[in-house]
Amino acid sequence: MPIVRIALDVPLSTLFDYLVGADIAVETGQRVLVPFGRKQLVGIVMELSEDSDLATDRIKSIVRVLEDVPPLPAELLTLLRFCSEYYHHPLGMTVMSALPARLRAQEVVTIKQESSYLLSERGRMLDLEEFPKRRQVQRRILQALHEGPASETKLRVLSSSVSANLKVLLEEGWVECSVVPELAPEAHVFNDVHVLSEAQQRAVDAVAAARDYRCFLLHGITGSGKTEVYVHLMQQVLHRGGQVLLLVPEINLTPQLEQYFHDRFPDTELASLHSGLSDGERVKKWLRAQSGRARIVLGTRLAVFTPLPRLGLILVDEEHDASFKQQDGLRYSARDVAIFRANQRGVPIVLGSATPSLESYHNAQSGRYQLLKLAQRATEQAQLPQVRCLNIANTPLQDGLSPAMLSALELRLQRKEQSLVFINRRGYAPVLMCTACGWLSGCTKCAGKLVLHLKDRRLRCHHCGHQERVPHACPGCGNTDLQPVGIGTQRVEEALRTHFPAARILRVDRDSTRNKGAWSVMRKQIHDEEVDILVGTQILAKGHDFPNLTLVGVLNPDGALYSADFRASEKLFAQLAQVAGRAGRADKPGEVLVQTAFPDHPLFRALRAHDFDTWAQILLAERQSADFPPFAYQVLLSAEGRQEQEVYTFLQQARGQALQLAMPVDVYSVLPSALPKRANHFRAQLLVQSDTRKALQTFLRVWKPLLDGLPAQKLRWSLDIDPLEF
DNA sequence: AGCACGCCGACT
DNA sequence: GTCGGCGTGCTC
Repeated sequence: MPIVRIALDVPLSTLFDYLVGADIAVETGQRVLVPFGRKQLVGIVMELSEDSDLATDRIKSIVRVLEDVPPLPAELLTLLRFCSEYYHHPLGMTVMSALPARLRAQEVVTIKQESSYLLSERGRMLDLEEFPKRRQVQRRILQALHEGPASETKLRVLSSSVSANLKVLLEEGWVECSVVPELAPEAHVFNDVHVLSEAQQRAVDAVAAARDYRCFLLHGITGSGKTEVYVHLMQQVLHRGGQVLLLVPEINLTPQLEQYFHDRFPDTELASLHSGLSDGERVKKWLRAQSGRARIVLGTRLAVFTPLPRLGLILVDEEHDASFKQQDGLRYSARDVAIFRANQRGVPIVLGSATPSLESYHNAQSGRYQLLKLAQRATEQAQLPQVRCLNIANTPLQDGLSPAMLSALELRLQRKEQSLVFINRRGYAPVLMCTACGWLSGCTKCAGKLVLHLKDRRLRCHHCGHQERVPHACPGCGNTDLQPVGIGTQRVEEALRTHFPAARILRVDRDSTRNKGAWSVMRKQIHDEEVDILVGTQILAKGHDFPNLTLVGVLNPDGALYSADFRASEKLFAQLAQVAGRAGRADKPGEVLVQTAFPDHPLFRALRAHDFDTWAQILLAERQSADFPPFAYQVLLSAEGRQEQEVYTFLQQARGQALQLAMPVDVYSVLPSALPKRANHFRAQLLVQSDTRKALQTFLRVWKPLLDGLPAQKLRWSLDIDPLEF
């Protein structure tokens, strides 16, 4: 009796057996509609079987097979199975969460054949000089179509408003539409515009020589030309007929990268899978990748699950970036899954970074990964910025700014160069304090403090979104003298405006870039040199180069030096190195000024010397002596609930079970989370670690079922394997 | 997760 | 006498 075993999006670790009529052909990887409880669900066929452990009368029949899209390849199902086991997340949920929304929905997926556009008779007769100059996008479209027919997808690179402009051109009869599909070119034009440096060429050759799985760590300082190495590696894979997967962090950098690769490989189909995509576009690109037509797949972490039948190379850019780790649901690390995938497929993978994660760095040192170094800036004679520390231990600050910082800013204003003031805290001040009784503005729902936002005179919680009006008097003692304590971007912006009334100052943080498109408008303003001083958070650290930016000022990074989070200083170095990389490109030398009370801290010594290696050695030694990752493997059990007692009882029981197992793991004590209360929920956690991945996994396979059996009605708990945040 | 069934309190 | 609270248990 033919049985299919189906993955469904329900929080149960099992697959579900269904009967399938002998006349229906079913394959693994297909989408099926099945009855489940009293409703119907879409699932994926994971296995075919001849029998079931269940009594025959309890097995229902599938409703139908959805044959709208080709089945998922077995290789992807294996990858998802691995993720489910490694991250201890229910298989059905793992499978379904990796799919584009359209493939999870019950509706039949219809991909309309993309029509291609070509010039009409009228369009061909047109002399472009006579076409209105102001209709720029339309002019560009006409120009592109002059070269031959093109699909809307291909035209989209010209502008974000291509659809609307195409419509106008169609209506006015310049352009017509044809359903004849464009031919997918097999020949790949490669615009080889840069000569590689010796180090770049060595890196390219090393990866190109790898014929099966090999993990490379490409350690290249900012501006050393990592992207150019990627391009040349891509070229080789494309030339052999392969597909390339490029994973990038969760930042709005994808459009620029997409354009870059499009310029270099103008005939090659590229599918970019970023967060701004509609469901329809996403599934379309996914299917283009699955069919092998999209040869370059560029995307954020979820793109690691894209089916790629011709996969020949995986690239992970900025591999140290924490956004590769999903923080809820299936808590996977896209970088680690990518490594598994490269191994599974037998293809090389390149992890690129200027400041590699200690995990990857350690693996490169031990020889598990092959280290490729780009130690020089590639472009022209561009030199590294000079990094200096401003010792503020005994310096009075004015709204967080030291006199030396202010005069450095003054100097740039005189020279008509741009400056960036970096401070990792948005709002006006991180807390409001009563001068009489010491009352602090705390969030009623969280353990955190309410941040003062002066612009709209509100106190905001950055953890739960709660906000209230700024009180006129202290709620504790009635005193009306409430003082902002500490500094945020708004306060620095205000102080700079007072100090430099003539300067054009732009604040760039989550608050000022909230509106769609705001950040790209700002980016343009900066590029067009309509801004003198930029004030902002880490959003400014990543991203585009601003050629006229010659000064980066870092305001108060010291908090991370002695933080409870053992990764805080690793993150700080990466962040400062990244933001320092913004200063001085091309012909103008850059300067980085860091205000700190601890200028002799090894982090700043290394930063000044542009010496990541020494810094990494220091951190690795610390981690080794403290028995922290990468010398230990961790799992974090977190729980949260309205009743504090229940949260702790659950975790204590979980701890008891873990200890009773007496396995080779270290079980720590139950501790409050970094934020012990959020949105009225108490949060606590239990850390378990082991010297080997294997021992930790063996432990988890026994412990997880015990956790599932613990009473936990009113609380939510989760396991985070290889956690990054606590 | 849903969505049932199931057994005790205040209501037309 | 019912409507409804959310505790417990199941879903192939």
